[in-house]
Amino acid sequence: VNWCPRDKTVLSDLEVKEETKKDGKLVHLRYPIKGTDAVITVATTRPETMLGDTAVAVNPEDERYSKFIGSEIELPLTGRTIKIIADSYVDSSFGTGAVKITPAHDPNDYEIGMRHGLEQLVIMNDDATMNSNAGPEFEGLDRFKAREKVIERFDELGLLDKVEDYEIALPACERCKTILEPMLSEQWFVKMDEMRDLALELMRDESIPRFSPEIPHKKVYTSWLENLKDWTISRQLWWGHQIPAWYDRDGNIFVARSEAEAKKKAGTEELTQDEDVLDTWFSSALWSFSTMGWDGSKDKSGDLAAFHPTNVLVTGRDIIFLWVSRMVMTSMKFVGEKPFSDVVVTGTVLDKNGQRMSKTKGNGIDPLDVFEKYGVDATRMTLAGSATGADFAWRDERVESFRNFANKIWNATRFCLLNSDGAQVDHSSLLFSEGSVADRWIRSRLNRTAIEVNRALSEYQFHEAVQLLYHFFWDDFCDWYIELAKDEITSAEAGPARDAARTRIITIIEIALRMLHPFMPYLTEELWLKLPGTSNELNHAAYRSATATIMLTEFPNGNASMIDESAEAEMGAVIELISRARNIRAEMNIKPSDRITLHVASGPQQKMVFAANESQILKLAKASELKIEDAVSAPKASARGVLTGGGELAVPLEGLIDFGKEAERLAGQLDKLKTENERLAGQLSNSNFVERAPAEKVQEIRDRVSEIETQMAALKLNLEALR
RNA sequence: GCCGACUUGGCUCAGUGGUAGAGCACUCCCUUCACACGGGAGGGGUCACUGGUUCGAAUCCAGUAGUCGGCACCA
Repeated sequence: VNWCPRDKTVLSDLEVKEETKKDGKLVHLRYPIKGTDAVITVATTRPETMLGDTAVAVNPEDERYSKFIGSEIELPLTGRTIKIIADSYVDSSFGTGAVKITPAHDPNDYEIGMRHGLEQLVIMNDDATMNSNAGPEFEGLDRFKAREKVIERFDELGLLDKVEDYEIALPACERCKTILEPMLSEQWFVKMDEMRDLALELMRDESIPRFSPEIPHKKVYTSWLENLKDWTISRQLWWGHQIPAWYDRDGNIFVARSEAEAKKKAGTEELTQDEDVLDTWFSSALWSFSTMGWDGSKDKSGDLAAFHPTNVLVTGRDIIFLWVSRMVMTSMKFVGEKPFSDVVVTGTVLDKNGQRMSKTKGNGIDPLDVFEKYGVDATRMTLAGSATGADFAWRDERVESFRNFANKIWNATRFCLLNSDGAQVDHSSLLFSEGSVADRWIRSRLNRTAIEVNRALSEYQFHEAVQLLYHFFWDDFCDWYIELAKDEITSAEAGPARDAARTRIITIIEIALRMLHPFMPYLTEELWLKLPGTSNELNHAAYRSATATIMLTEFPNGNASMIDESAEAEMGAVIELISRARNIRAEMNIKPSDRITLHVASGPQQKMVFAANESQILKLAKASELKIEDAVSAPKASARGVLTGGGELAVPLEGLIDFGKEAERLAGQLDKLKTENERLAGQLSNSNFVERAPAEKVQEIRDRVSEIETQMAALKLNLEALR
């Protein structure tokens, strides 16, 4: 076993970390062969262990040493006689081809020792000082002091062949970094064969647990299980569950559930319990059922029957072997079923340079500092938004952006609350069959978002859910819907129309807050309680009588029948027109305070949409007049643009327009279209593409080409008109 | 040594066959009565490299390079 001389306890493989490769030495020692003048040279990085050597091994095929096999060696410094043995484990090409064998202090030597029936001589105490087996000269010395002394003594005896620099990675205690000592020791082990096979069968037959992401965790988990060895579960620590094994005076062992049971088994009162405790991960391995009132049998009752197995375990990569695999194995063995179906493995948060955070490097971040600076909700949203399964570098700026988002939610809701007289949360307010484009559009977007968020969550794509909610709330709701609804809800004139508009916007916020709640719990609860009309009536049916809280409301599922493609298309046209007009304003340096006249010509369908949204278009484009025409009638001195579907717009700029600059602007737009058109035309002229690509894909491109051509033609006419 | 992942605009990252995306940063304009932690308009990427499959590749395959990780070994 691996022994930590500082903690004085055994460690399992998973508690061992390779220490950064230290400069080691490979020491070559000469062992005199009895009855001859010959020596056999062995190499070691731990010379002090020669005091516990009980053989030297060579490869049976190695011609250099075959004549010595069976010979005896007079082991220097000890006066002991040991044998030269043959074992195929030895690699003739490494070092001298002869290996000193210390069965009590090396796992491979132990194996060889077992095969050849060698004596196992422990030469150290539990604090890694040498014991009496090391001889009077060495007894009491620390292992590293003893190492130096062995080299010195060999040198004095003329038996030191050479010392080479040798880079080696040493196993160290994960907690205290002390270099571990492999040591023969009596410990409790769990036989893993049966539990391992149960876990492997579960994976093979049912693909459980289902890892997310599946690559690489499924494979790593499976191959770890396949190579699983017995588990050392005893620890010489004071912290933990004491091992339920008792000894009588003669050293007979009684394993039992309780001391009373052990006494009954032993037939005596005079028992002493094993002082060791269980590996903390052994206790944790039982967690899925030991926390549910497990009675030691496979018969489930109470909480265990109700809650076991569960759906999903969310955890980090480094816990998969330590905990996840062991929960699966113990649950299969002791309850006879899986502990959970899915395992979501999150990425690791790295520092801003992409390095793992560690105490020694001091490059960690204190979550409390982040909470203090940006808020708990922003931090939570950042982590959820980064939960792709991949590691990610921590950047305060990212948290800051979600802090800003939290602020946006706060301000948007505050604004609606300031204008909420006469309104209250009312889901029936969204059931209208005829409404404005904006109302139909936001209802469609809200339901589409809810459906997409649910899908993302069911696939454990937390970052996608975060993105959907962020853009719905900020872009759709704040940037467009509030702006479009502003006049109505801030109208000085009280009445049913204003109340209805206010009720709709408050209701949309209520639903949005519920969607955001798992990601930003504090902010959403605070705001939700402030909304007029929220009460325990909105709690989930099972919690109707409880206090009103967003925590007990139902998560919005979204309603596919509320998705309104035509409303989204119409709104798209309005947004495009406003954006084009704003683009002209910005590029032509029109002062924000100046009102423009906006000419627009388009197909009949779009003209109706524009007419219906005239006041919003005027407001958001900062226009004083909207002229909807069959063909734009604007003067030559106008800035112009084209719309999807062949529409055109123009903004008269008498006295303001720089014809050269406008021509440049239009030429730039024309260039972009031209480049795209050339690429698409190339695709269409490829007969292979037209024949082999799906017809709808080909049609899509033809449509796009005709759209581009329409827009190009309009732009060209406008350009010529400028000259 | 074996296995795996990653390499996308200045930065941090989404995006698994059909016109390259986000946040931050950057440029210009705006103290318009929810929010300057804000609003509007922009610029910026031959998706590491090479080859292959395909009508079509950031996306599939092979190889190369770099980065990171897991496992094994280390007399």
